[in-house]
Amino acid sequence: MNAVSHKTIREALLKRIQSGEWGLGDLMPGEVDLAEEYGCARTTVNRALRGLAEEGLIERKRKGGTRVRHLPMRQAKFDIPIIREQVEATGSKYRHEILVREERRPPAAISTRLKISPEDKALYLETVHMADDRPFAFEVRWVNTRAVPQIQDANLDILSANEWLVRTVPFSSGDVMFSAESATASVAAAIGVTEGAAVFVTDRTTWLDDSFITTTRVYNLPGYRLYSKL
Amino acid sequence: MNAVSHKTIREALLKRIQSGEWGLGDLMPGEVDLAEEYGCARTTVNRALRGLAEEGLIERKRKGGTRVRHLPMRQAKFDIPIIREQVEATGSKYRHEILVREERRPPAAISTRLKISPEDKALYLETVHMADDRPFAFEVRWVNTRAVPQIQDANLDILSANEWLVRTVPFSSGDVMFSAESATASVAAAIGVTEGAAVFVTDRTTWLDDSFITTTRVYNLPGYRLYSKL
DNA sequence: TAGTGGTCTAGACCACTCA
DNA sequence: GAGTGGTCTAGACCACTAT
Repeated sequence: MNAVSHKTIREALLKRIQSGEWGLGDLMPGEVDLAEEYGCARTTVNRALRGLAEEGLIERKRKGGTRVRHLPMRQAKFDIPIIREQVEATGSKYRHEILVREERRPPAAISTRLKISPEDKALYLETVHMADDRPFAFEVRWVNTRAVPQIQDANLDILSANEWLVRTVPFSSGDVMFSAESATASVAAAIGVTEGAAVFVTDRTTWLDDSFITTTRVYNLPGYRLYSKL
Repeated sequence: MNAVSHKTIREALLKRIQSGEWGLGDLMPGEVDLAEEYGCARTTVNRALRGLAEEGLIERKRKGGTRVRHLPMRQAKFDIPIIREQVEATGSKYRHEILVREERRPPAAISTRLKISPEDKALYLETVHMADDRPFAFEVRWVNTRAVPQIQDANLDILSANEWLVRTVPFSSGDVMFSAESATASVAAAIGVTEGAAVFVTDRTTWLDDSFITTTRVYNLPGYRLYSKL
């Protein structure tokens, strides 16, 4: 047959939406009609529409039909950066320095997040990441040693804890949070900024199935930016 | 037939990847083999694998086969918030106040971004967004009036500029950037924080085809967080 | 050149939800 | 109850690329 691509249909429909042919909230034709109009199988139209729906441009309901969204929910995708790659991408030489590494009883907020009992110890790490020997980011990390006991023997001077974990426990899930904070004295000292400077903070927690692996907080230098096209 | 769902297969494959059955960088079985193994059509396996590939967990190449990624490129998806919805989601009453609204010659950085000549004026807006009459965010916006002349007659007291634009030019593309900054005196005054406090800044630029519509910068209160599950 | 993923088709049945 | 999207199948051909 013709081989009408789902991409072609996607673009065609996008233009018709942008042109205002179907206004905000309006019902679009059904899959069968569109398939006939474009001379292709319904499956193909379905794939195109599914894509637009996943991007939040249209809304689909069984029996209700397909509608153009009132407020197109814009989503942004960000790559969660690995610090070494960030540094090396700028052409600088990466290095990290471990300031603190010890088994410690974590504060309540952390033991709750790692789902361990408040009496249990966990591995605590403070690391400075450097680009060409200048501080680039400061990282504070807790690792649940019950979930990853092997890390106690790992040499983290070569591979950072993050990279060691990614290699050892690759396919964990997790969450991430970004915020702005004023640098405390210790953070300021670690990355060489004045106390109170605005730093961009990334918090991440990862777990495998139901056992929590690690939670980490990275303080980025002022001027750090997270960018994405829509 | 059996009706084996692509979701089922997706989950099954995920578990096998997590279990280490196929190590990092290893070749996974081809679609035909998996289809036979799970007793379903190749199309179904394809859909499951395509999903995993889109999420960056596996890598697929024609003839090369499907491989487990070395460093699973983690991506986070964020919903770009509409301030009114953010406020109303907390149960507060939304209101906004326009501090400045005038045609102005923008600074070079802005005229470049809006792709207008430095002599041209553009609409400049300063808005405070309020939750229950307490400041929630401060917004500075430039609008390219050549691209959207109708905005000059719009009543932005009812609908904020953002919402007006979304309704008028709904399906534009754009980019977004997050950063941390210290509040300047004027920002501090607008949202009622002390000067120098760390604020979370969102910059957005949107355009339709090749004509730039607007660029906006939102200063959020300290404590603002951007959260996402991975 | 051969093997693998990418995609389209035509048809079918199911699941949800509106009237 | 009926209409719409959601998904699966079985088969086919194409496009890319490793060998």
